Amino acid sequence: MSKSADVLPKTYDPAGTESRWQFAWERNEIFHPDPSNSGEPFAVVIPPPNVTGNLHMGHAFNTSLIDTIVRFQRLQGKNVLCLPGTDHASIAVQTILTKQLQAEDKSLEQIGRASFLEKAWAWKEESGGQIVDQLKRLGFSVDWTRQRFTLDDGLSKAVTEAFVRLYKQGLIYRGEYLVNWCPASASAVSDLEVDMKEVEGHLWHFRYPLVGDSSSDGTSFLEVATTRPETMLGDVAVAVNPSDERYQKLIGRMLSLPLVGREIPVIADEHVDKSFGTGCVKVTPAHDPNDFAIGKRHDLPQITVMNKNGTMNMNAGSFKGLDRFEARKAVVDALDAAGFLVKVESHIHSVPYSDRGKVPVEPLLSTQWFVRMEPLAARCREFLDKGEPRFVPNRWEKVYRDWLVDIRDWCISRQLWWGHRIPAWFVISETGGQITDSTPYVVASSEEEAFQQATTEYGASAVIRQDDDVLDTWFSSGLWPFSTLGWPDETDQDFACWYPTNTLVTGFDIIFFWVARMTMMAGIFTEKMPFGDVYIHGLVRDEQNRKMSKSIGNGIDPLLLIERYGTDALRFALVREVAGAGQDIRLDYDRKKATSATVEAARNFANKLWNATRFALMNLGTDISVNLDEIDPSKLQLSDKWILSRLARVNCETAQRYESYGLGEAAKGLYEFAWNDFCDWYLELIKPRLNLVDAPTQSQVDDQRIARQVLIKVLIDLLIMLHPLMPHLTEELWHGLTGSPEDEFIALQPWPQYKQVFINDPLEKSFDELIDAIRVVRNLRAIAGLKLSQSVPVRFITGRGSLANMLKEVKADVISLTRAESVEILDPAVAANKTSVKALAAVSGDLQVVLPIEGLVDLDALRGRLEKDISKADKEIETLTNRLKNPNFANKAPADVVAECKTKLAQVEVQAELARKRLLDLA
RNA sequence: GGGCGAUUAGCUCAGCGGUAGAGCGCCUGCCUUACAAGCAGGAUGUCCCUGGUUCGAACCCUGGAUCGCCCA
Repeated sequence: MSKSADVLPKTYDPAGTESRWQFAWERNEIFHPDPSNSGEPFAVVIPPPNVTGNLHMGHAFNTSLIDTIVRFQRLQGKNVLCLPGTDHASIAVQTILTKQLQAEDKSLEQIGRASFLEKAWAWKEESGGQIVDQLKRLGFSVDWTRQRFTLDDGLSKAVTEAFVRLYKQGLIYRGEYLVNWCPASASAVSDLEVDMKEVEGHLWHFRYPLVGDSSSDGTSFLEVATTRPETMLGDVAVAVNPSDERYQKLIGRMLSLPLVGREIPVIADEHVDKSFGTGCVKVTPAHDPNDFAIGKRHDLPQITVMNKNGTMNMNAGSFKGLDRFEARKAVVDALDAAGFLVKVESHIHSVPYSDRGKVPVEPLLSTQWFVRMEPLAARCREFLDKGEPRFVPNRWEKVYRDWLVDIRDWCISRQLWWGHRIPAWFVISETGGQITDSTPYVVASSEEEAFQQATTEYGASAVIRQDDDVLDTWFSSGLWPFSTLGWPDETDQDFACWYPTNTLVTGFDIIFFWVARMTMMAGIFTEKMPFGDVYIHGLVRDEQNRKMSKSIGNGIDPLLLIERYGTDALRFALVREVAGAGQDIRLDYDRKKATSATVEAARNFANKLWNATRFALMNLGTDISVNLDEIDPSKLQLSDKWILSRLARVNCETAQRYESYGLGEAAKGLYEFAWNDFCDWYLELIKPRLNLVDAPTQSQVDDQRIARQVLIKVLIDLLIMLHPLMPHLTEELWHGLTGSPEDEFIALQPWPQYKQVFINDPLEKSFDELIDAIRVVRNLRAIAGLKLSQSVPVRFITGRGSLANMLKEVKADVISLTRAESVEILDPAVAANKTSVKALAAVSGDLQVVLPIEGLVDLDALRGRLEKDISKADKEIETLTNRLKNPNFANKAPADVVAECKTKLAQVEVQAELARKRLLDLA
């Protein structure tokens, strides 16, 4: 024993313990596996947090789940790699730095790309490590020596390789399309980075006059309705539904576009909704996705009226230079003044917002790079048909599959500097030193290669310049499970050993962003799915069940909870809550006091374990081996056999639960076993055996040794089983108990294996009867208001031999747990003459419990208790009788259910009868 | 418009065909030499509504209500 109990304080203090073990684990590199190690490989890559990030509850939750899984697999003897890292977060970092520059009155253009990147890297080195330090505080058992960053050399090489290969296979193309333009970050963003928000806007109705004569019915204009008046400057047509009788005659006529004067046609398109507004829609192909499609179908021109910063351009005539929202007002005013405004209605509609920039995105025509998704998705669908990857819970598979159908191409270029610069070079010598839409380009892995290609194709005088844009951060994240293991070098030992990885653990909110991108990239580059299982968990919501978000400011800081309750408590609380399959969890939280009852309960559990260990240390001798095989099974007492049966059961259940992502159930099962079975019953039961009198007999000494051995065995196995959930506490207690040297760790112990045969159902059932008997006695004592120090005789009366024998065997246990003066077990026939009528008594099943202590008893309380018993029994008799009376039940229900029902009825009838008799006696 | 999830004790949630459970909170006693972050005892439910299947439904199926999420 390395510690004696008296040096253990009464309460567990997590802070010091946690940092000490985190340090020891890292210093000893125990989470740094070698590919040549023995043991089946098991690999998990973590979802790389954003390098600008701060630890939030989502990280804490995700980390707790991953770490529980990998620590369990390590206990199983696998060669576990858990690989950490961060992603470079193009837009977020660039936003931060741009703001810093603005504060210094500088612009990006002024300082230039090279100097900007220098600053960005400096910022990353200085502040980017924060999230990593915070992850360490969670006790995350990752291999920090293999930590990766999406912009580091290896991963950048992988990105270039991936881009070039996709391009060569025709899966990347460049072209002018309508993209989601985020004016705040002055960059294109992908469809996924756009959130639709319902906003209260207006529907403006305008008149567009017909050119030439009025129609035969006197129509001289068409009325169009729009939510975005400023785009009318770019209108190129007005569309109606071909089946709309109101406008049929006008199809093909020309209209004069107000304010602009351009003549635009009335066209027919089936996608126009006759019932919306007036049934006439203005068509602005350069500023609306639907209009873009109509424009394509009808071969209409595209007139862009906005600049990339969201201001109006020269095509907007006199509105040039106005911001898009100022322009809206100005256009409406101008139309109103000229008499074209018919009316304005309030209108709730969906507006696309930029996820990052938090401003409405502008659909804008622009030349970008795209990944052709359908061929990649098709491959994923094929894998999915074979069940790869496997989603847990299964319902997410459908979400994933649906997304892979009807998928749209992915815009991967970003007009930013921080990121992977697109490996494409324009041959600017072909277009007079300028980059235009017609400038040819080459795609290559390096500038040298690009130059070579360019000279081969365009002659020795070719001049090239690399595309300024960078790739979407998710492009590199999509390669994460294999780029981090050495890909494109497939001979890399890590890649050979650990790819494909086993499990991906992540939230449902990034199934499309990340999971699907990884499977697509892996499908084409490694021809395998990058992970076997995808374990999807929910979100941690706040105490009002709201999503935690920066903008609401309702985040609950995990570090605050760690400081207050300890890491293990937070981890345990989060995992324990997750039992439901991938459901969101709600964390209760008192914002004023910064307390959480849920986490506090987990902290109390940690303390309970601490004290159970403290108890063990106070009661263990020095010669204890943990080898149960040394024990003669015939020397085990009922309680020993019981706790070992329970241990074996919990051991099997827990392994199965950890294995199958039933982490919450594993946590709950261990909690109950540790607290209820082990602490409340077993420890209480062995106290007398551990605490010997002055001159113990040899058999008492032998028995003490058995109790000690079982105690330490159960406790150590319990700690190992709990280790994945509460790594620091269990490491500390395990060292305390075993006296293991500082460089040995519970984290690397073998998982205790119990065979099913240790589980003894009848014995556990029998023990439950003992527990029940003790509870009845305690309840009677409580009714009588007996003081703890008052010890009274206890009499059990039962006609069932097996029960009587068991009670006889555990007489000593009953005495110590009920403070009995003596315990008698009697047959009803014998008891009849012995029991005084006014004794304190209760009935439980076929057991009568009597405390023969006339005089001390509160008769009213006793009557109450008996009456309660009777009414409960009567109710049960009624249901059971009714059930048995039903002929269908007897005929159709399984025989054992019927038999059980009959036994039960007989039992309850006896109970009711006995209780009635008692009550009568009292009268 | 399409899809998914949730609805069980005051609160947070388990249970998913055989007599309703846990933690917190609540009530009553206890500073019982492991633990007051604890111990012992106790109270608490039209399992959202509606039909149906079944000998039997919180659980399976119809329909609906409410809340939430995703995709258009």
